[in-house]
Amino acid sequence: MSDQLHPVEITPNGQGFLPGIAIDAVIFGFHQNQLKILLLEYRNTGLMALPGGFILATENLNDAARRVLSERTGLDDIYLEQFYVFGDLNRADPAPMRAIMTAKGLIPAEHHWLLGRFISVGYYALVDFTKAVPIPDSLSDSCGWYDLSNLPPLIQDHKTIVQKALNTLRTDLDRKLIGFNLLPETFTMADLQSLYETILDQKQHRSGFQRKMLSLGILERLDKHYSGGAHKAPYLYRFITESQQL
Amino acid sequence: MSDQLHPVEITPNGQGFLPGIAIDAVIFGFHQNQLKILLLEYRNTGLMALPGGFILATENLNDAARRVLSERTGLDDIYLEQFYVFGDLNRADPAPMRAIMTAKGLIPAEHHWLLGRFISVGYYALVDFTKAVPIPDSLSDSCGWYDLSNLPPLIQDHKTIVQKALNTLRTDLDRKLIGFNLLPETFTMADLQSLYETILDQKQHRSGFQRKMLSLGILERLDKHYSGGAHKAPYLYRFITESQQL
DNA sequence: TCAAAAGTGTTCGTGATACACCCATGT
DNA sequence: ACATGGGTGTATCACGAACACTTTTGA
Repeated sequence: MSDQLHPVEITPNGQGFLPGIAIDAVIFGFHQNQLKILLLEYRNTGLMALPGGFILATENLNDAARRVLSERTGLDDIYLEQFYVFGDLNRADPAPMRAIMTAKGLIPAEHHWLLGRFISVGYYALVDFTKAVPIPDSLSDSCGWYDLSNLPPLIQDHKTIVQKALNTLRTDLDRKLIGFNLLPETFTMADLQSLYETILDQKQHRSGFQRKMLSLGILERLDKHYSGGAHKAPYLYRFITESQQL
Repeated sequence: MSDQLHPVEITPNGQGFLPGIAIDAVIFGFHQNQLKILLLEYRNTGLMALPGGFILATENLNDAARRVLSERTGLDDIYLEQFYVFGDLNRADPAPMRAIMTAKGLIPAEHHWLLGRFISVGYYALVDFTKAVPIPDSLSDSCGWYDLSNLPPLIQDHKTIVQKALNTLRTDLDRKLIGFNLLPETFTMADLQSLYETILDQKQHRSGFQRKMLSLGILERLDKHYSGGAHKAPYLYRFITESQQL
């Protein structure tokens, strides 16, 4: 497990990390019928970027991704998936990082390790918006949720990375039954449908959607949820995890 | 495009390559109703491994993979797909590489760059068996096809890599219509069905399979193929590529 | 009692499955 | 002619889409 009490700090010369390899994380959350991702902001530069990190020489690649996730959200046991490796030459643009370091009061050497070429392994993660607590990293000043439909400009090729992550999420959504990772413990069928509609960006047929989900046999129906609305109260559902199915 | 006249040679100290990153390629072929992959053999060691390579500092990651493919098969324009990054600590086992280098007459230094930890980007490729010409790399003595159903022991975690590649191929097969890359220019419906049955490891229903394939609208029917068998001659088909569909 | 939302029933069309039948071909 | 493999027609079934109807709730 990752050690949140002692988050991994970036070293001045990159010692302790694998050289030339990085991780970029597209962390999805869902709130108020909007799909959101976590972004870092670098003060005085106006630059925004995906959360990321480097791999310790003593660390598995996937564990490094889990550590980054944990450090940015405070959550463990997050749904996490590799989706692509970004390794084009033209993605190496030292200008943003130089600006960030300068704004931080650091004077970057011409060939500082953070300014060189990086191969970046893209991960996407699905988290419960209500539980995640965004935490900036040591180079950034804020970490927060941004609507996927209204993203600010991002540094380097991070826009491309987000797009590819979203595409992967869309194709994985039905096949892997992962949507539930984006919802709280209990939710209504309307919540679930809204989530699917938002991710896939297309309306689902209400009755068909309900039947399809229930026919999967992975939802447990709980008590009704009285919202105070002038209408029939919906059931709450809970996702049956594999450990519960035993 | 990759330059086959001057294949990239491994440098003594790894100069010119990105450190700590490698490519492993699972190159699929199909012949005589068998799914095969390309393997390298290192003489005097009995060790066998997947084709692989390193990324030039001046080269895109995907181009490096295409270069490896081209160097091992003599083919360009190969169907190629990233499928996973292998980055566990325990995959670093210097023993096989040390044995290979020793057998080659090289005396590997204790911390030779080839013996350290590598993050490996897994690619799978689909090639026309009848066109590929297996070519060993500078460290190996032979390069050839091996039945997937009867693989020899492989070094390190290469068995795992093959398994993951096959799983990815299976899930991608229908979704991306990539099976045709494994067949010659023209083929019979029986050939195609045999390919699908071999990859998916399950029988397909003859008439249903034919209708499904034809309904995709991506097959062009050509002349009949007289095999000399005492039965009706099957049609030959050709896959309609996107450029032809315009 | 009414409107809005939730749950369920019913019909319809599509596509896969399974089976049957006919066609072509060389022995 | 006939055995063998190839192509196509047809009945059946499962499943999703679309629509309708009923139920529940608070104003």
